[in-house]
Amino acid sequence: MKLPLSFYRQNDVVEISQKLLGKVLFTKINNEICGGIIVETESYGGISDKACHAYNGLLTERTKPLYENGGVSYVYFCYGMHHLLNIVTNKKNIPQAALIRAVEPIYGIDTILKRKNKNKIDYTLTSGPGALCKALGITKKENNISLTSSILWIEDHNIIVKDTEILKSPRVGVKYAEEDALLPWRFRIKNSKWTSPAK
DNA sequence: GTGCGGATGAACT
DNA sequence: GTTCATCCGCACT
Repeated sequence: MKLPLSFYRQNDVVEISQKLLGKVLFTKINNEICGGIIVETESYGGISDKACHAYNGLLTERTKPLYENGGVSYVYFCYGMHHLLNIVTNKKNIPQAALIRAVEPIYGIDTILKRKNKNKIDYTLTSGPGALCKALGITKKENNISLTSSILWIEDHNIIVKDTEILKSPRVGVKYAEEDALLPWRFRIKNSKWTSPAK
């Protein structure tokens, strides 16, 4: 079943990011359903987090979805060629989000392979925030969409991820964030082959 | 209007 | 480990 909006509207993005591990992310784009188990996330902690786009209360056309009530998507474009998917959490006007960094593909493999121009499964398909968006067909059209919609949603398949199976480490690619770059806010499922490489 | 750098991935050596 | 593809958003003027 789909996660209820109350799941996203809890007030601790770090806790939500860890609870998202083992949940199943689905997209229905061009009438093709794809899905995968979330195996890696990162937390972005709002106006006091220097790595967060909403640091210091920055509110622009791009960052608007972060300020929505939890349970919507925040998709943005980076490096001129990659889309990155975030799950907005917490209440309205509290801009916190969980970045989905990697999934294990389980549904719509044919569509994923077609989008990536591959003919067999390998670990590069969905390991990395840009890679998984391409695999699942996520673009800016999927920005600011409710996770209760029939385009983009997350289900609970009763996959249990114990706290001891969660690997915690500093976030990737945010060293400009000074002391906040050291926060252990990257969460991976230990022993999953589908997480992005350690750096 | 212009300039600059980024929450990256993939294909190289 | 290195390199490059390649462009939007933001902070200026």
